Parts: sequence; C-alpha cells; structure tokens
Amino acid sequence: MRVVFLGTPEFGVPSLRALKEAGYNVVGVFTQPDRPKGRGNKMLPSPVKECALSYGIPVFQPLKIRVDGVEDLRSLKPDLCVTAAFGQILSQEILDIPTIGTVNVHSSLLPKYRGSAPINWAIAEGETVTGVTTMMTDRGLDTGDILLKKEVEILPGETAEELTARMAPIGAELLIETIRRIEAGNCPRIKQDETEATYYPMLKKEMGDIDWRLPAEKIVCLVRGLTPWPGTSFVWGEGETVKVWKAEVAENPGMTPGSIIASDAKRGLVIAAGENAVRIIELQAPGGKRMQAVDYLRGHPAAWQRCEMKEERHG
RNA sequence: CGCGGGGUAGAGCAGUUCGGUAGCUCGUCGGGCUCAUAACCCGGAGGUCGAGGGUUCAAGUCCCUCCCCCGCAA
Repeated sequence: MRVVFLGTPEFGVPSLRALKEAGYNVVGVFTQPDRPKGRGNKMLPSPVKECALSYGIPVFQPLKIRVDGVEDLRSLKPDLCVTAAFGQILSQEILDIPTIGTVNVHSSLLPKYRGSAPINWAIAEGETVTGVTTMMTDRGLDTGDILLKKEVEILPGETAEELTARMAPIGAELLIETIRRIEAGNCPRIKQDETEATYYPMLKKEMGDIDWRLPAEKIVCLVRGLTPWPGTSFVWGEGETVKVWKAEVAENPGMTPGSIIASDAKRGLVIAAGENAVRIIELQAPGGKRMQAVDYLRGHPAAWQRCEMKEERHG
C-alpha cells in the first residue's frame, strides 16, 4: 500500500515513524515550507521534514498544496493519505487522489474540539479528559466520519506542551490500528453528531492576555492551555510584560481583581482575580528567562510598588 | 548580518553614564534568642565580574573580536 504522509510539527512525528516501523510504504511526505524561525531568522525545517529525511522519504513543501501540490501528490499514486497536524486545508481535488481516502489524526474526542488547537482548548476549558480520534477527512474542518477514538486523561496541572508530547505517541498507535482495520475491512465508521460538535479557533497571541476579572480557576487553566505558545501574560506597572509560565489558585481575602495580594519571597506573588486569586509560581520578565516568582522577587524587592493592573484590557 | 534585552557568589539583582578595595536580598555553614516558627540577632564561607585581546599607574566599568542565553516576528 502506497502511503503519503502530511504533517508539520512535533505532534506528527511519532505517527510518521510508526507508519515506517509498521512496514508501510511511505512514498512521500508533505509538510509546511521551511520558514524563518527563531533569532536571526534562520530557515528551519519542520520536525516532520527532518524525520522524513532521516528515512530518506521524498519531501514536498508546497506553499499551498491545493494550488501547487496537486500534481506532485497525484504522481505519487497514493492509496492512502494520512494527515497529522499538517496545517493546510485540503481541497476536494486533493481528497479525491488517494484511492482509499485520507485519514486524519485529531487530538480531541470528536466532535468536541474541532479546530487547529484542540489540546490547548481542552485544557483551557478545564477538561479532565480528552483523547485522540482518527477520522476520514472531508471538505469540512474536522467534520469527517469518525473511525477510532481513544480517551486520554488530562493530568492535574498538565500543560498543553506536556499533554501534546504524551498524546502524540497515542495518536500514532491509534493511527496504525485504524489502518490495519481499514485493510482488514472491519474499521468502524460513524458520522459525527453535529448537535454535539464544538469548534475552537486558532490560537492568537492576544488570547494570552490575562483578564483578572475572570475566576482564578479559569486563568490557571488558560496558563496551562497556552503553554508554551502563545503563552499568557499581563502588563506590570509601566508597560513591562510579564509572562506567566505556571500558576495555581490561591485565596483572595476580598481584594479587587488585578490588585496584588502578596509579592514577597515568603508568600510569593499572588494577584486577586474575579473569584479567588492566582499565585504565580513561575514567570518570565522581559529579556530574562523563566524563573520562579520568588526568585524574581528577590532581585526586585520593590516590585510590589508597581501594582496597578490594567483591568480594562480586552473585554 | 531582521529588531531588541541580557551574562557580576548556589538563586535573583545593583554597580558600568563619570575607571580607583566586589555590593544587596535570599540560600548555605556556625553560634545565639524563643514554648515555638517561613521569625529575630551575631558571625563565616562562597566571585578567573561569559571568553580573548587592547588602552591605562589602575578595567566589572573604556575600545575591538568572539561565545552563550532571552524576548519580538510564526
């Protein structure tokens, strides 16, 4: 069976690797073009590209696969296409190429959390269980028929980064099982229940702006869900943006949201929220690296003076 | 060469403008006080100031080169 894999970030790597190790004939890999990344704008290949090259699989990086990737894909004569966090929308023309169809590995329990950032959103919404779903890709956004699902528990305090790393191999395993059952002709295939469906948008930088009027519980979940990107932050005093890496719910003696309840090395950094308060455990100041909040306070003994929070940030 | 911030004791920082004995908070070690404590008091250890070169009587500080870390941009 000729398989073409489409994926970009780290999440897809275990799936690609699993296909190879299960002995499938991966005849080509599509991934996002190398883009200038990081300091100095160095061009960096995607994790999936690196993995593909290590296996000697031909790599294709069309800017828009539905425009300039169609012929390449067709020439590979795939029986099956597999997508895992590819990052581009497939056209019907593309979907029609593989004879069996296109299987997508999606990191939520569909039809919940459709969209490009299901793991982040599941955590941000305070879920305790999520999962991976394999589905037949169709024209819609994560709307295709469900093949197999596997639940994954979200651990207390777990960040999107940690959970993604944990779910990627689970997705890979489910993918192989899915393909085996497709080959065997006994793979379930059920339509998604549209009444149960939820869609969540792409992550944007501004989503990480902390609104202290929200309940502390909500803010803490947002911090976990948006780690490491886009991250959560708030503005401290005179325009200094402080990034929050780790936080927990603390008690609020009744102070107004955004005011500082504590900021010393003994009690830590505690800020009042709409309900309860948020203790910031790990933070990152401009130009600095992430550090324990108490460490930051040691070097900035007057930090408490800059306590006017901007409460009217993004409504 | 995309833009910017930074590297000083185990941790976090000040000192660099204008060269002149290496400082602060915390931790750590020893001692003391207390029914007791994340409290308090006294004392000690711990630093090639990222690396190399240059200027100077004298460089953490001025000049040149390099290395490393971080933010923006996705």
